[in-house]
Amino acid sequence: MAPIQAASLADGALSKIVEAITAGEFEPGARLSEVELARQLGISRGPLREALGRLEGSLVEHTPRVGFSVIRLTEEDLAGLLAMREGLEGMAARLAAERITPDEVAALRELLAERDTTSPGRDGYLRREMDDGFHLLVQQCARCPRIAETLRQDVYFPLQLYRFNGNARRGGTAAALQEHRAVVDALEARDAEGAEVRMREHLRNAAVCYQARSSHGGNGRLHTHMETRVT
Amino acid sequence: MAPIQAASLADGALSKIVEAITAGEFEPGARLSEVELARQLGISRGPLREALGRLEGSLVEHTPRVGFSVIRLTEEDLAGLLAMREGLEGMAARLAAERITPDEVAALRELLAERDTTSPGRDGYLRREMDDGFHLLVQQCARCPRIAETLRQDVYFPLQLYRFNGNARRGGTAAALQEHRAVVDALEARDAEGAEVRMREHLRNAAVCYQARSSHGGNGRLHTHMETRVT
DNA sequence: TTTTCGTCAACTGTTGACAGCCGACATTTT
DNA sequence: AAAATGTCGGCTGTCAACAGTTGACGAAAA
Repeated sequence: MAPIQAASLADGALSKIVEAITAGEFEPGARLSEVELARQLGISRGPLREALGRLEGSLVEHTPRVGFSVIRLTEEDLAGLLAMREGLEGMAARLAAERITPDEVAALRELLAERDTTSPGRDGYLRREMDDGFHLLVQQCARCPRIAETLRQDVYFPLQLYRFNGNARRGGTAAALQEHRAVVDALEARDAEGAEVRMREHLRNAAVCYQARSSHGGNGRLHTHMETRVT
Repeated sequence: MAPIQAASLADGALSKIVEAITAGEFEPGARLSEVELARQLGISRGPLREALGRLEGSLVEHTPRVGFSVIRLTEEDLAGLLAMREGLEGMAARLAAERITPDEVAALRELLAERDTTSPGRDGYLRREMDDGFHLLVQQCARCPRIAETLRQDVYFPLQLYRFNGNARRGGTAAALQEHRAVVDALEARDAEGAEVRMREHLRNAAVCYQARSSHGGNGRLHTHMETRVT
């Protein structure tokens, strides 16, 4: 039988906070009052502080004697995060090429086929979900939980706050799909070097999806009229 | 004037715990009693729990309803950490090549010269310090605090527990010095691709410095009679 | 002797409360 | 009127205590 593990209050609070922040309920820079959050979540300040502390550096920043607030990234921070992502996901693709199974290749192919058949008029959300699924699946093939966890916590979490739908170049979805296919081809051929190179190329091309909110009033949802670019 | 920042008790506890664990005062897998540690540090359990929680995943692991213990890495964990290091430090070297200043090149050259003139009979500790200095300096040139911080917290901390002095191949120090020089040459030439490739080669060669303690009684200090290999 | 069950100490998870500090508002001074 | 200062509410950092659970020890039964 599967051992039931009673999630601690801190764990529950953590997931709820992550959900709220990534959903955009708190703007970057917004103060997070401990007593207020504790009251809303129905728990004490102890577990809440533990949860907030675990999110420090990824979704939350902490100023001594002042408190927690939603993280605010500069243009340089964002560039650093994308560089980190390139290094880690590139390595994950390399490892995946060495360890992937035929079943996993088939699963990746299926994912790509699903997106291909999705009508282009659909909203970007579903496609984004599938895209995240692609990257997560590649990481799973790498058999390196540590890299996957670091990517999730330290890279994806903060990046989600600065992701916008618009894309700077036309034909973004088609290009992304093409790049994904190139990665899968390399993975299937067990070409470690090729998989890493292709994944990194793809990530550099997809970097335009992320842009720091301008500090002078911009809401970050820029170019919403443009074609959706999928990472 | 420099603003005096009264480090919180949690921060102080964190640094002390890191120091104690990396110094080898606690074996991997050793239980860390909250009340005992709090008593030794002269603080309450609250800040202590915060410090331990911040170290979870890097130096400490946590089992619900049981408590904290010093992390224990499997052979696979270790390989994953080294892969992560290769990806991140490779990217750091690439960024450093694009952003390094002549002063920083000179500082790196000086570091290498210091090591070269150090008598080979000296104990490995000083050389190790200088070597860490080399890698840290390269990361500093990358102007990406996030990558450096992730390396420090999530990679170097756990790796320090499984570092041993011995080296599997002869002439380790000379080879490492040669590899370091190749990295600096590429950095000076602003050759981003070359810097990343050389750094990754070096890290793969230096991976033999880390080895999981065997679960059946090995003390981890293997091959102490062999020549010291510097990363 | 081996297995099973009951008891208990010790520990963790959580809570509520206290003390110190920070920022804001009102007041006073120039 | 503008700047400096005193006061106060609110918040964070920390602590001690309570409740629930775990694991082990010892006793009883097969």
